[in-house]
Amino acid sequence: MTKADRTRQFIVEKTASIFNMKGYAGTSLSDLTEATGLTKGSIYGNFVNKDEVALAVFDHNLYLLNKGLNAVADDSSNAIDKLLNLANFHRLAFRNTLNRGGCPILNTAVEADDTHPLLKEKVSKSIKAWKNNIESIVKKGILENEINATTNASEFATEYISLVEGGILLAKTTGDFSLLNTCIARIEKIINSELKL
Amino acid sequence: MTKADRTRQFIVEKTASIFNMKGYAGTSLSDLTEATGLTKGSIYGNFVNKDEVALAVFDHNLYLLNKGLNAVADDSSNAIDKLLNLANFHRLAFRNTLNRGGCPILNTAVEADDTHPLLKEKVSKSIKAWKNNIESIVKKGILENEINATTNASEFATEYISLVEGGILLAKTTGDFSLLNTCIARIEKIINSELKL
DNA sequence: GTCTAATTATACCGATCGGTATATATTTGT
DNA sequence: ACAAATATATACCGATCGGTATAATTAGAC
Repeated sequence: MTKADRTRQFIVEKTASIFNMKGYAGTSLSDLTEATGLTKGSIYGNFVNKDEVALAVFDHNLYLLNKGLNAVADDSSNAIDKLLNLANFHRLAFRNTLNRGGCPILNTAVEADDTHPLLKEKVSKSIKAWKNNIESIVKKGILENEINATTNASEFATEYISLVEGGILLAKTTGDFSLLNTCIARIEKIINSELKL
Repeated sequence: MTKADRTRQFIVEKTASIFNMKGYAGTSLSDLTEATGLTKGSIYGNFVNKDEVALAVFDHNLYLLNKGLNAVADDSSNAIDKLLNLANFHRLAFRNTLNRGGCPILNTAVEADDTHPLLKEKVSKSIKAWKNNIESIVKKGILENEINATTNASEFATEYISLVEGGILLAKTTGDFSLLNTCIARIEKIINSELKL
């Protein structure tokens, strides 16, 4: 790992929450120099432009999110438990990321969709990967006779993600954490009353 | 209605979709002059600053949304029909607002929460009003023996909004309209299997 | 430890940002 | 039709924007 690699990583880590809070258009280069203590020359020596920092930051934020999710998933023995634990994880994750701008997928999706094609593509792929992950857990559960075979995995995954992101939106905007709890509870209810055998 | 009032309205209408697409930080004064054909002097003669335009634009976008929702609600005879028609409305509204940046509540909530206190307050109030509206329909339905009395109106309203906004997010970002349909279908399922007597 | 190559800091660029003072043009009441 | 009030356009402000050429520094191979 060369010095430049370390600096690159340093810049990404120090600015990740700023991009996530202020948005990509709202974050300026002076925000970056201020947060890192570095100068413009140093930043442009490691990234070709602000856009490349933004893309690297999104990857980093996504990596952090997935690291947490994977740890929870690995800690679960069967499909139903895995789904319940993943759903519950978002309650904790919400509190932990509140002062870092909240869910990067939600934030990036909303900002980028009409303004930033590359970022939109990245977030679109990450949502599809998330959906695929939930789907494959359900399908594996069906194959192993843990989950109701009539379950539509794609539809469940869609509702799951929608309730998570919608719940985060409501809780963050109104300041009422219980709104996210209600949404996660609905996911749990679907799992227990429709997926579970 | 004075000339200034008309110009004010003209500016708001012409720039509403721009603010909704590019965000409040991402929309510049030259965007406003370009969209309206007016000059900076004219805009600043009717608004004290860019912020005031942004706030007026949010009010306008919200007004348009509520106009559509109210028309649907007024066209329904009972509580169950009203809830079903309102849920279904978002399928059409999504298509209609796609080229105008999508749901202004979602967009504004995400951008404003860490950057713009006044706008955050406005969007927070509008979400609470939306939630109250759904809640009161449910409560009225319970009183009139149309809806299951064990229904938790607040929780239902939370899940309803979460599924609508989450569905819009998924559909807009991935380009797959069916994801919104799936979320609305879940709302309909909850209404038919839990609220309906 | 030295020399070279990679990295970071300095100083600057033109363009654009939001905003304003003032001049010009247009309403509007009479 | 005309004057007073209102509304719009012009021209400009300092600050900041993203970005770059180049100088100073530092890291790493030998």
